[in-house]
Amino acid sequence: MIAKLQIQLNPALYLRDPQSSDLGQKIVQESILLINKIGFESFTFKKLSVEIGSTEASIYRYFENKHRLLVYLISWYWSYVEYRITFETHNIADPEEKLSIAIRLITEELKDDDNFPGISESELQQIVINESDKTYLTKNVDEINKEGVFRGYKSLCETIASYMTEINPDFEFPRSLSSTCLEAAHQQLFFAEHLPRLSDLKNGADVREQNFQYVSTIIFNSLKK
Amino acid sequence: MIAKLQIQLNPALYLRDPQSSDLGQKIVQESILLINKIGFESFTFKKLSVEIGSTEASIYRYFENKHRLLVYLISWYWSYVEYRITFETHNIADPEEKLSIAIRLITEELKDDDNFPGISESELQQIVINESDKTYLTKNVDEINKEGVFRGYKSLCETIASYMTEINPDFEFPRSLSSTCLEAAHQQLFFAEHLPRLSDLKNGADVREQNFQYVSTIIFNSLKK
DNA sequence: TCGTTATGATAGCTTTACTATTATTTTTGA
DNA sequence: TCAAAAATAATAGTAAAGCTATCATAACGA
Repeated sequence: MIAKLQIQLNPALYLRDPQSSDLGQKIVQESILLINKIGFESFTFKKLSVEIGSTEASIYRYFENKHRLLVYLISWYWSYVEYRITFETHNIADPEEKLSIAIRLITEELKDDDNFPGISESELQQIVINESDKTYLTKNVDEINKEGVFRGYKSLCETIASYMTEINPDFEFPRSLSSTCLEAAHQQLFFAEHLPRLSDLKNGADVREQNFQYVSTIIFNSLKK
Repeated sequence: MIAKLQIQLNPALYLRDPQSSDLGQKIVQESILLINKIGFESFTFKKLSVEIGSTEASIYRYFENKHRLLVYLISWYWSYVEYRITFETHNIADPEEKLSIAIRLITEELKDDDNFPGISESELQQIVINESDKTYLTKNVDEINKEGVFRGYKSLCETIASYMTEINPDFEFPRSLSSTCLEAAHQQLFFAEHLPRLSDLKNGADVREQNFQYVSTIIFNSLKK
């Protein structure tokens, strides 16, 4: 493939499109690494500016504040996952198989994707595990939601819910089950690593496979007629 | 009942026991209201001190920082819920009934409990919905976990998991299902209110009942042999 | 080449998140 | 009941966070 792929995101997510310039791409790239390294609470635009050899003021021209940057990153991630699901389920008719592919994609460990250079999908997945809930657990959630910044996540949630409805049209809670499992998929990995008594997954080489089994179990059992 | 009940919490949760003094109780009481009012991010000890007519320095003698105070509040809540479950399931043998009572208690709207004056359980439940994940989604989770500050939550999770195991000893993921549902129980309420496309629950008078139905459905379906 | 746009350099402001010191109450227990 | 101890209040101060503003310069496009 010669043409480059690009995830198109809602412009409300940024002040200036970070994909449109060198500095913008650097901001995204390095912020992923820095947030992973020191955690979102300790992360500041000042520290990031030092890291990329720029200034605070320059970063503020791309993102209103660090929370918006986080929302951008997480949004990019979910859009990427949905693109992968669309791609991998193409030409597949059986809804159970489609759902299974989707579960695989939300539970497996992502590898860095050459189609999107400059973004480390594996590092980004770590941010989703550790920080993603902070995008919406904020007092101004309604305000930013109106701007459409959560569209990517909602869309993914509905895609998965639609497979569930295909499998069992009588199931009353497809969206809820979908969002619960999207959340659980990273929550259980977090628990397995940090609060193991909250999970049956055993941290180790096959923790992702256990997670796939767990999420599959509750989804397919819940959908049984 | 004449003797007062008191939830005994791990002393690692505080510097000085807030239940032991007037000021301490005021700190807890008013912090619940203030966090609900302005959100945890905007909440500061300075603002709280103004609210209770005291000083920042005095509050710092009770809690190391605002995060620790949040952990304390959430921990109190889960211990309270477990006390309620223990109480309500007393003398009941049937594990399905016990589990159902537990689900009811984690999904129903709490009313202020006269046994614990000075703490508004209903306001506190709102904090659990909006802020509880922030207790563990922090870079120093391993460090504070070693101090045992999450014991209350783990204990509750295991209690519920034990009912699941009684119902179906072959079920492989009782703890995971338990933590997933504890999280989902408040997450779905949050979604219903703020991000309705992520949930099938319809915000309104009976949203708690819908939530009970939802959580019951996935739990009991998942446990089916 | 001129004007626009992006970036960098620098400064400055308010608030947060503390810590320290000293004075004043309040408690308690001998 | 009084003195010592403990808790609180009052005050001050510091480094960093979370911005905003201004101006100079570089690059870029028409």
